[in-house]
Amino acid sequence: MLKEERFQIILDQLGHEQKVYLGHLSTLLNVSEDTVRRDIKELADQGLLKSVRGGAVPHSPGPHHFRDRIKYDNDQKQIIAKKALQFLKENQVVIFDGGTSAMLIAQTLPKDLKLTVITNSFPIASILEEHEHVDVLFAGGRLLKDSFVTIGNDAIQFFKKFRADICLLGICSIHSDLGVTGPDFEESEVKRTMIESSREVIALATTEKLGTAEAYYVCPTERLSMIVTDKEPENEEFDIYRKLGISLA
Amino acid sequence: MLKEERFQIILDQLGHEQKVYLGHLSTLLNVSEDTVRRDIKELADQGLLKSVRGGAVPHSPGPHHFRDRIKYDNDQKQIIAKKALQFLKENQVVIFDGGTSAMLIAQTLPKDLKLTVITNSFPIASILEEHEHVDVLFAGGRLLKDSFVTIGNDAIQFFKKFRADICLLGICSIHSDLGVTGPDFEESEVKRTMIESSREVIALATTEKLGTAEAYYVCPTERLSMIVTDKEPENEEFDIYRKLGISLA
DNA sequence: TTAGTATTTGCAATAATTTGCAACAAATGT
DNA sequence: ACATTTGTTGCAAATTATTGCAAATACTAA
Repeated sequence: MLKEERFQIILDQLGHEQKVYLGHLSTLLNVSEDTVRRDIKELADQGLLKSVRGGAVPHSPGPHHFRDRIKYDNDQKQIIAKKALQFLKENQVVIFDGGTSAMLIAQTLPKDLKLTVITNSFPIASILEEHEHVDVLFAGGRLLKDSFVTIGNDAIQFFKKFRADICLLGICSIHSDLGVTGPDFEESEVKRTMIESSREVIALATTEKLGTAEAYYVCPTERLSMIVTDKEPENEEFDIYRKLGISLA
Repeated sequence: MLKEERFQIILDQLGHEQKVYLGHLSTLLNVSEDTVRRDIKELADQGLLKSVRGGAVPHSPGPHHFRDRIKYDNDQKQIIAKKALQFLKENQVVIFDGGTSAMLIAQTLPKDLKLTVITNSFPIASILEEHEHVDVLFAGGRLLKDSFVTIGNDAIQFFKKFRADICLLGICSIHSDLGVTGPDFEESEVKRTMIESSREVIALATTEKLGTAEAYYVCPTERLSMIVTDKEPENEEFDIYRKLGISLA
C-alpha cells in the first residue's frame, strides 16, 4: 500500500470521526504504530490534521480572538500587572487603556474590588463583565478591528466627560526628553484624552521600551505619576525618571 | 480515549449547561477527578472555559459564550434571520439592536457584504469584527452586564448622531393599538433613539409576541416598515398590520 | 539486469507525558 | 472552631513518543 493511500485513509477517517487512534489505524492500514505516527506527523506538518498524543484530530480553525492572544506574551506583563494592582483602591474611578498589559490587570483584578472602570477596550470590558462590583463605562466610536478598541472623535469626547482618579496607560515608549509616544496616531489621540481626564497616570512599560520613542506624541514624561516595569527599578537607569518626580515599581 | 476527546466532551457540556461538576465528568469520561481537574486547568489556560471550585463554567458570558448560546435556541430566530437578510443591501448604514435575533443576522451576514453597522451590542460587534468590509460604530455608555449592551444617555446621544437606512429592531412585543413595547426601561429608551435615527425600521418578532404588550413604550406600530416573523404571514392575523402599511415577511 | 543510493518500515532502547493515588493544604459550610 | 469538601503536590506505574539502527523496498543509472 502506498503511503499516499494511507494518508487518504487517515484523512477520510477524520472526515467522518472527530478523532483517530494510533492503534486503529495501525491495524486498519497494516503497518506499525511507528509508521502511523510518522504519517500523522507528516500530515500535521502540512496542516491537514492535528497530531495529538495517541492519535490525531481534525485541524481546528485556530483561535484568532483577542482573548486567546493574551496568553502568548504574558511573562513580563504578568509581573507588571501584579505590581500595578496594588495601586488600585476601592471605589476609585479608573481609566483602562486598551493594551494587553491593562488587559492582564483586568484579569488579575480581585473579584470583590469595587471600581468604576472607563475603557475603550472590548477585551477589558468583556473581562470585567464578570466583576459584580465593577461598573463599566464603555467609550463609543469606530471599532478598530485588529486591536479591538474604539477610536475616533466619539471615543475622545466620551473620555472628556470624566475626571478619573487613575489612568492605566498601556505599554508605550517612554523617553525622558521626548515624553511618552505610541506607534498609532488615532490610538495616541485617544490616550492623550484619557490622560487629560485623569488625576494620576500610571504607565505600564516593559524595560526595553524605556528610553525609546515612537512617531506619535502622547504626553510629557512628567505627566506620569508612576512607571510600573517588569524589573526591579534599583538600576541607575531609572534615576532619570526619579528626578522628574515619577515613582517607580 | 484521547485527551482531546475529553476536552471536546467537556466543552460540549458547557455548551449546553451553564456548569459542569468534577464528579459528573469523572464518571462520564471514566477518569479520575484529578485528571478532570487537570483537563479543566488546561482548557482554562487556553481561555476556553473558567475553572471554578468543584467544576467549571463557560469562560464568560462575553462574545464567545453568546455565540455558543445561539446554537441552542435558534429554531425560530434562525428563520427570521434568514428572511431579514435579504433586506440588507450593499453600502447601507444599518443599526443593529442588541437582541439575539439581530445577533443571528450578524452571524448569517455574508462575509463580502459591505455595510456600516451601528450597534450597542458587544456580541454583534464581536461577530462583525471578522467581516472585513463592515465598518462598526459602537455606541458608548454604561455596560449592562447581563445582556452585554451599552445603555444610558451616552448610548442615546451616540445614536442621535446618525441617520441610518435601516434599524433592525430585536424582538419586542407588537400590538396594533399599543404599539411596540419592551420589558426594560433603559433598553427601550435606547431602542427609541435607534428608531428615530433610522429611515426604515424592520422589526424581528416571533409570532407569539404579536398582539402582546409590555411595560415600556418604544414606538407606534405605524413607524415599522416591516415585520419579519418565523411563520408565513398569510394568516388573517396579520391583516391588521398590512392595513397600517407595514410589509410582512 | 545489477550495483548503488535513497527512502521507508519495523524494532528496541530511551525519553517524555499522562494518569491515579496518597498525603497535605486550602476553602467552604455549619 | 470544626468537619467536610475540594485543590495541590510529589510520586510511581502505565502509556505514548522519540531516536538510532538495520532490514526491506523502491528508484537510478550504467
